[in-house]
Amino acid sequence: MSPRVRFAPSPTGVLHIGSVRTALFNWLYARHNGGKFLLRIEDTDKVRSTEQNTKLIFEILEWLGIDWDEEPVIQSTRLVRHREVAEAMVKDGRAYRCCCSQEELAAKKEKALSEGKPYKYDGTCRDKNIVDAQSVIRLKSKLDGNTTVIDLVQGAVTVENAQLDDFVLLRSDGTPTYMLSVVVDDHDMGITHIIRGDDHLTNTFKQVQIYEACGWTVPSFAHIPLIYGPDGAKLSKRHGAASAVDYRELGYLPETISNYLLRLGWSHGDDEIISRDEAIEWFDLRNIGRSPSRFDMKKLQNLNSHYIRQRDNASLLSYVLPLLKKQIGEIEEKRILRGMDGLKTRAKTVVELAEAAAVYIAAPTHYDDACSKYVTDVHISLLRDVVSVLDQIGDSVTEEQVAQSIKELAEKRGVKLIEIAQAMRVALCGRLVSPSVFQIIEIIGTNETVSRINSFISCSVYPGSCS
RNA sequence: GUCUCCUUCGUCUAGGGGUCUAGGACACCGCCCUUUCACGGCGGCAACACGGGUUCAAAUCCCGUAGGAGACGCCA
Repeated sequence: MSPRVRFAPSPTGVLHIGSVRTALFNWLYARHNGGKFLLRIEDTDKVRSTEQNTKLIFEILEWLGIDWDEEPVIQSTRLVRHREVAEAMVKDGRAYRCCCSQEELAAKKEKALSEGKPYKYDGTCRDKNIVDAQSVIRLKSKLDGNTTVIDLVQGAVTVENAQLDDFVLLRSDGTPTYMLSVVVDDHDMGITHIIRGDDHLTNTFKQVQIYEACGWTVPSFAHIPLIYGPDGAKLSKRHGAASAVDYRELGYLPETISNYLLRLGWSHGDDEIISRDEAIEWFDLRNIGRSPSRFDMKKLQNLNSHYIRQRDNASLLSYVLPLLKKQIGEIEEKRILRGMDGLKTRAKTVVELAEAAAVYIAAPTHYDDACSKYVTDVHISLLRDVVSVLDQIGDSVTEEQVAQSIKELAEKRGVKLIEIAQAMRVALCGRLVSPSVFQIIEIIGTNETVSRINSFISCSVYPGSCS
């Protein structure tokens, strides 16, 4: 039978980057094995769930190229079914109604805590046969013996049933708890393999008891380790960015995110750059490591620069355009496209790419402090010579022609080329880092170059007066 | 506190008894290329948590210890 897996996020917060990895692993498992990848929105917490978060889940998955089969299941629409299963379990004697008040339970819990004992529901109502519809429904869990789960990632994990208590299946308001709803939905959706974060490992034992109480086939489990921040604690906002949406906004490409997330905690020999097709072909749960891994922003950046270099210029342009501060014309667009080869080897994110593309749009409006090193009388005088040289050649020149002329000038003036090039860079871009100045001139033309240099000279007589 | 899981360079990892004086990648440091910064090339630094076993032989198997994480809700 071909596997059916699911990704079941809850729209109570922004989509965590760790959840995205869970989604990716499920998706790869399905695609590798020719199975189905399903989606279920766990929105039973009506107070915290939002429409916006749900929308973003779909949006990010699409952005990453993680497509799903069948219509997504909205958990909140299945309330009646959840209730029905709980009632049936009561009828079968596998669960029971409990009328202990939350105050009573809180007091017992506090007492246990103060005595240093682990808290468990004590089963007060277990044999009472309560009929009150306002009561909760608890599972009559096993009191002795062990439950063993053969986890596809963690191996065999055994827990004594005595560790578990009669946990709640249905709340007093008639809504299901997470434990009940996941099991019922996974069963009804025909899920064969549950691949999820290992923070659910201990829940698994409770869920297995529900499966058994209902007489349903227990699916296979694979609990993948969580992602931590650089300090070893759970990855959160505190570390800069924890949401998938954040990474998109920071200028990371979808293929970077997929590749990075896949490689984090999973490996295929020494391979680092892994295409989508290779990932599908190679993916195997057995290669998932059992230890948690830390998120490394530097490695993510490195991968992103790789994928930026791999991208064709037109697609990069489409990423850059919306990031530019203002609307630009066709001429500027063409310039950026021509300059893209020079820009893309220097950018770690598409945000940086957009910033660097500014050279092709207009003269700088701001000059970095470090530029002052190249704003001396000597440099200004060199720039005047550059203007005279450029004035003698037409507007349309090649990179090589400009380079040749400037090299000759450097020789004539007896200075190193770098002195002239850096002064030109400052005048043209307002910064010390940019693509080749000669290439910039080829793209913007000598007329604009001369005009930028002249306006720079005229206001740089007193360095700093122009910023 | 109880239960469960984890532990190879700073980070991600390869490794499944001898081929390990432990390999790759990122980061870092040099050098080369070079108009800047990148890219690219070459080189360097750097790890089997600790203690006991088992074995002719252990990073690899077993048991402890320490450290880390997760779960213990009428949240998901």
